[in-house]
Amino acid sequence: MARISVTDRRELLFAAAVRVLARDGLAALSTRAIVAEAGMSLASFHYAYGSREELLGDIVASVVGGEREAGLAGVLGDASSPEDAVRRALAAYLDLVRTDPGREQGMFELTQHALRTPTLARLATEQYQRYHEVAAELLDHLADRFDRRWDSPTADLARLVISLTDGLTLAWLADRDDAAAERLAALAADAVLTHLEDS
Amino acid sequence: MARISVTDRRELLFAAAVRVLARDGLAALSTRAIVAEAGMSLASFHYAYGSREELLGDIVASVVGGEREAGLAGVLGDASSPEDAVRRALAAYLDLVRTDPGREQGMFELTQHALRTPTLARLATEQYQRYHEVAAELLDHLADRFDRRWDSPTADLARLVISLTDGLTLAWLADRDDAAAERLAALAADAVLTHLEDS
DNA sequence: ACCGGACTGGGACGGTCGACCCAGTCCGGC
DNA sequence: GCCGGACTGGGTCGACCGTCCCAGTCCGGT
Repeated sequence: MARISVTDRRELLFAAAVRVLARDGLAALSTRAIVAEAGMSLASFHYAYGSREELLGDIVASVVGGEREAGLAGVLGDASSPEDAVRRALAAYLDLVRTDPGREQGMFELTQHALRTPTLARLATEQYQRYHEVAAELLDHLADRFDRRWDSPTADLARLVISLTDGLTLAWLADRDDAAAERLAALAADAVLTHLEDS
Repeated sequence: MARISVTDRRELLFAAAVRVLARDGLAALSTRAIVAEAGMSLASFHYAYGSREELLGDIVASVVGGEREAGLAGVLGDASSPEDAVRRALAAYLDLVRTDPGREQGMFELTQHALRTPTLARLATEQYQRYHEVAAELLDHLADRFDRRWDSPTADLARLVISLTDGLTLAWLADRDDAAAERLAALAADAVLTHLEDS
């Protein structure tokens, strides 16, 4: 019998849940499936987590916390121009979706579920707030670094960026058309870059 | 006891299911919830439908069939320019989402579910194909009517349009920010109209 | 008028779900 | 060394799920 602290167990269950969510979807994300993935007994679940919903909340919150966009920062480091940066960022995002489709799909399922669940609805709203914040910061940073400016509030452009990435993801998840997705990523980059002016 | 033919019963169950899906979400779309909404007994369900999944398939297929975009055609009739038409169409779509948010959210949930279900995955793909077709036809029609042309294949631009509407919907569903959604709709229209040239 | 097939409703079956209880086992601090 | 609290696993509960069965009811065609 492996004795694990509540803290560690929560992390193990959290990680197991994320794996199950990505692999099998939200509908299959039962407490039993999670503990099986984590190699624990069912009782351990409710010892570490008060309820299944609490864990789902943790997953949504982890997005809000910001572990997700870590990868994008690196892409922008070695960009030679803001045009290059935006194009690279969108291409990198597309790669991320293609590398782990289940993960993105799982996040969509989870967000939709959260929006239907009164207890979790606030978290879903915060999740999108966070998305928009991150995108806005990115745009601001870009303009700053290359001494350019955006012709619209970055808050609005950020919303455009997130809409484009969400839409890109949904379309690719539905038809898995790589070539079309790449062309769309290019169009999306253009759509954003239209609003970039000289300073 | 009301005696109803199988055909009529399927339609009644279908309509009831769509209502439940919009109001309570996919997770609550059980056979019992459907027959309760339709005012039938549980056995009637499996008399009309072989399985719950068959009904879900019907709902997705109805989108493919094209009942959804009927409203958009009217909007374009009295447009004075393609710019006007695109802006109106996106505004009308946003209104549609705001009028019946549950409906759009239900469709997202259903599409995600279909993508996870081998039997239904093909339908979800066809659903997006249909979206893209409708958008492409719309763009073609617009260019034709006003004697203009698009600087990129309408198939690609259609994908951009659908991505923008999907993204717009998801963002509004998450934060219900009307003003931001309207600004985004305007940005989205610009993004598409950038590719419109004189002929 | 009646009969066979279309249709109905109630009830039941096996399964999965989230949650929980409890008797036991381990280990750190005294 | 021993004891109390942290931790474990197995079993169980009630609810809900999709599906099915079956005895009954109605109606159109003959």
